[in-house]
Amino acid sequence: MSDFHSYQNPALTTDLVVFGYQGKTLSVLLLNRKSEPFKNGWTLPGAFVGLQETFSEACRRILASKLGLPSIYLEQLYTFDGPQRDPRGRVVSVAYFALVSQGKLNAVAGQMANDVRWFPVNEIPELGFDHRLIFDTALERLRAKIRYQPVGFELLDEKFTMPELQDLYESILGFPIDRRNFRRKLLDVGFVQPTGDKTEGLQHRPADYYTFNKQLHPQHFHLNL
Amino acid sequence: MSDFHSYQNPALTTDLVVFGYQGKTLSVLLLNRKSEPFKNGWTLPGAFVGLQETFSEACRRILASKLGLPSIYLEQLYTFDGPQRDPRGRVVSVAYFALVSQGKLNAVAGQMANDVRWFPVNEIPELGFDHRLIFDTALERLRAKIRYQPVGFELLDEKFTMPELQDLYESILGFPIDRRNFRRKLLDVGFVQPTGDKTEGLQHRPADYYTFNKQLHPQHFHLNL
DNA sequence: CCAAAAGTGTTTGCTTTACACCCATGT
DNA sequence: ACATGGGTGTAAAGCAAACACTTTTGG
Repeated sequence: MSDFHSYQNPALTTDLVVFGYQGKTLSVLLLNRKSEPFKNGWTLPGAFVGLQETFSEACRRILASKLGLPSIYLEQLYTFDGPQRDPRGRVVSVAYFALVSQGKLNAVAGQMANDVRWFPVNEIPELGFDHRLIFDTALERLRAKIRYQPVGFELLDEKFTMPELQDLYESILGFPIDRRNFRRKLLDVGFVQPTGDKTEGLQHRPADYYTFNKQLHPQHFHLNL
Repeated sequence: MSDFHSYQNPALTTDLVVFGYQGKTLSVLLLNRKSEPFKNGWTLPGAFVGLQETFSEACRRILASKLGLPSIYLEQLYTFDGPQRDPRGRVVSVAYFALVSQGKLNAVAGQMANDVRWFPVNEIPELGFDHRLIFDTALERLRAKIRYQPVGFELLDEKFTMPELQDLYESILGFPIDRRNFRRKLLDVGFVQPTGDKTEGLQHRPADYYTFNKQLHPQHFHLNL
């Protein structure tokens, strides 16, 4: 990383937009930088990618080291190659976005590196490089994608209730949805299946648990919410 | 390109999937290679990208040299980084897809390099590298995109008739559409505007000409065809 | 028995689909 | 006048949206 400009090809990095959903809030993982450029500022987690590594492998490596989470949902987002995006020189970033569920997150809570923090998507601080653009692109993609692919489940536990799922959809999409219509639509499409058990210990009527139907063809189906 | 492996970063290329629509057929531009690897085989046009150039600039350069077409619709598709995708070593390709209209194509017909040819999308020969995968990805993207963004117009002339537009949609989507419903939907959404003039010299009733409504917000709107 | 949140059906309006006849032009 | 392909409206069905009351639990 020192003799940056001696390479004949642009340097390659990957940057990660990791979304998590906790306490009815959609959040993103940010990294507090310890070195220049943008020292002490916030950026997306990322890393240089070497000759022997694919971008998704590099992402897994970052996820494992920062979160102890090697296996979560990961998808290529876009490649950013503005010539001025990195003050050190020409760096091309292949950005990915990842979704992490509450359950997986709790299971490894202690392993999270202490220079990373979750920020609600409405309270993102100023970001270094072009990471604000990358973040915006990722959020837009997530919002579009949740309408026609079952990615919401990646942000919840294996078992979840309809109100939980609906809260998630509402916080991602940003508008309220009718409870009865929401439930009917998801069941009609075959997204979810009842497990048979219910919540317990709450001071009100228990909610039925559902799971995501993994038999479903991974095709597009519009939810029209 | 000779001391390929001496770089410390993977080499970067861009590959282009250029779609054209001629004679009611959607076609793709392929290049007949004059050198190894895949000598005399067909591939997508592409080029190495240097330190001083962005990917989209490299695409424009290829489009200009192969087609004499510097300004056509261009969009980043996906980044392909399989470690074995190029037999020469580690090469990462940021693929783009482009759409070229009949009119622009005719205007520069003579300038097309003689090692490139149009192939109907149903008659693609075997392709070198991972270009079959890139092509499939591009066609899938175009099919999805035409349903909610006005990209079809990029493949037609400035002025076009409803039957022309419908033929285009049918050849991209691969199924027939009701003539009356198609017309009504496009007019309702505000995609197109009548110009007032009509076709001439045909042996049947003239068709009204329309243009794409460029005032339309570039947002998503589902056509639900 | 009260508070809190979850479960459940029906009606209305809108969007989508299906469908057939007349019209303008050139020969 | 005929052959060719383009233009137009309506009715039926399916889908989405709006809406309120009953149920289960814990305190």
